[in-house]
Amino acid sequence: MSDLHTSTEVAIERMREAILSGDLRPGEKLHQDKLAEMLGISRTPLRTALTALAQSGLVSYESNRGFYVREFSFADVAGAFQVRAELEATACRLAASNMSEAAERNLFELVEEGDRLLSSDSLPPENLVPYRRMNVCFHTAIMNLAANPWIRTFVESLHNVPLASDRVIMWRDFYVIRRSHDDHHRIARALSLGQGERAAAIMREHITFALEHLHTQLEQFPGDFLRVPTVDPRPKRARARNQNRRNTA
Amino acid sequence: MSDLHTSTEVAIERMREAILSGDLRPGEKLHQDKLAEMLGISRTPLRTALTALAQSGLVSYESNRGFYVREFSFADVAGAFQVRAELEATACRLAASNMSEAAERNLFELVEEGDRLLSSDSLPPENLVPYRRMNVCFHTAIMNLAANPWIRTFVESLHNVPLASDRVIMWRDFYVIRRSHDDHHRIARALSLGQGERAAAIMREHITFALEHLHTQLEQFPGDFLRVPTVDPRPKRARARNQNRRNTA
DNA sequence: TTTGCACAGAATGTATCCAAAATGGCTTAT
DNA sequence: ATAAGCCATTTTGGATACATTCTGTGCAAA
Repeated sequence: MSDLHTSTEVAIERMREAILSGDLRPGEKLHQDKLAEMLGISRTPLRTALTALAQSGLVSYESNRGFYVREFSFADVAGAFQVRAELEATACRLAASNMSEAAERNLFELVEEGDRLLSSDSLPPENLVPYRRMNVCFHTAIMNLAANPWIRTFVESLHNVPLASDRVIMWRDFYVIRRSHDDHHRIARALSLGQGERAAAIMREHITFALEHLHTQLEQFPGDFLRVPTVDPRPKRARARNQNRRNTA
Repeated sequence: MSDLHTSTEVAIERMREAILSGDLRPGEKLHQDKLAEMLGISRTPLRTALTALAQSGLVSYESNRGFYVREFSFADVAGAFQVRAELEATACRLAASNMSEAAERNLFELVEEGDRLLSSDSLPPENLVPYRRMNVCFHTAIMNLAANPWIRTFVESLHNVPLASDRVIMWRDFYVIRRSHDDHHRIARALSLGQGERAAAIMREHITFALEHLHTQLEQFPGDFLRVPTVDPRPKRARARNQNRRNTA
C-alpha cells in the first residue's frame, strides 16, 4: 500500500492531511509534546516532519519559538491560481510539441470518461470522486507531456495551498462543471492538432475562471470551504485533536 | 549578522552552499555520521537539515537507505531556465500594473549601478560580486513588485538547481554581459511606461538566452562550472572535503 | 559455477535525556 | 498604579543511546 515506511513520513502525510482538511486550523500553534503523543511517536520524527512541512510551506517556523499552521490570505490563494494558470498554460504550449499517438489517446479517453460521469444532467454524488480523479489525471497528463519536471513540482506544491487545491471544486453549479469539462475537450483537441498556443490560452482561462468562481462562491457561502472531503478518506486517528480548543479562554 | 540561530539552520545553509558550490558532488552519498562530525554537530539536527533539503529538492532520499546529493540532468537545468523565464515574464506583466514612483526609482538606480560597474570595457574581477548582487536585486525587485509570493518562492527554489542559479553567470564574453544589462535597461523602461507585455517578452528572452549561452559555454569549456565562487565567501570548514576526488579514476 | 541463505557489520530511524531559550507571573522600585 | 526586572515553568533544540533495517560477505547446496 502506502510506501510510507518511517514514522517521519507518516507524520508528514498525516499532518499535511490534517492541515489541508482543516483539522489543524490556520495559525494554530503546533505543540511538539502534544502532537507527538497524539500521533503516537516521539518528538524526534515529529520535529523532522515539521521541518519538512515548513520547507514545503504548509507550516511556519521561528527559531526557538516553534511551529504554527501557516495562515494563507486570500491574496495567497489568488496568487496560487495565477501562477498555476501560467504554469499549466506553459505546460500546454510545451506538450503540443511532444504529442504522441498514445498520449493523444490517453487524453481523449480521460475526456470521454468525464463525459460519461457528466452524462446525466447533474453530477451524482457518487461520481464526484471519480470526476475529481479524472480532472487531476487530465491536468497531470498534460504536465507530464510537457516533459518539464519543475512544472509538475510547482503545481503540486500549489495544491498544498488550502483553497487552491484540486480537491476544492465548486460542485454547486452544474453548468460550471459542464463548461469546465468543455474546456478539457477543447484543450485535448487543440493539443492533438498541435495548436499549443490555443491550448495554453484555454488552459489559462480554465484556471483563471476557477479562481473567479471560487471568489464568487466564497462571498456567497462563506466559511463552507474548510471541511473538504479528502480524495483518500482512509481512517485517520489524527483527527481526535481539536476538542480542547475552547479552554484557551 | 546571519539570523541562523539553530544548528539545524546552520547545517541547512552550509550543506546548500556545499552542494551548490560542488564541494558535495552530485550522486554522492551523504553519510550521517561523517557529515555530522564534519559539521561539528550531532546527527539529530543534521538529519533534520537533510530532510529539509530533501523537501526543497537539493538532496534525494530513500527510506532506510539514506540521503544522496541529487543529480541534475541537463534537461533539468534547461527546464529550470524555461520555467524561470515564464515566471519572471509573468512577474513583469504583473509588476507593470503595480509601479510606483519609488519602485521606478529603485529599478533605475539598480540599472545605473550596473552601468557604473560595466563602465570600463571589461568587468574587473572586483566588480564581479557587486554586479551579481545588482543582478539579483533587479530580478528580485521585479518579482516583489509583482506582489505574488509564489513567483519569488519558485524562482528561489530554481536557483537551487546547480547551473541554473544566478551565481552562475558567464563572465567570459563581455559583450554578452553588456547586452544582458541592456535588457535590464529596456525592462526597466518598459515597466516604467506600463508596457507589461513588452517587459515580459524581454525578460523571457533575457532568461532564455542565458540558457542558450550556458549551453554553448558548456560545450566549449566543459567541466569548468562546478567550482563557482559563492556570494558570501566566509570561511567554511565544510570545504576540507573534496580532496580525494581523483581517486575515483 | 551459480544461486540462495544466513550472519555479521554498518548505517539508518527513533526514543530518551539534558541543555538552552522563551514565556508568564511575580516582586520591587519609581 | 505602572513599568521594569527577576525567577519558575514551559517548551524548544540537541546529544546520546537504543532499535530497526539494510548491505555485503561467506558458506552451502543445487
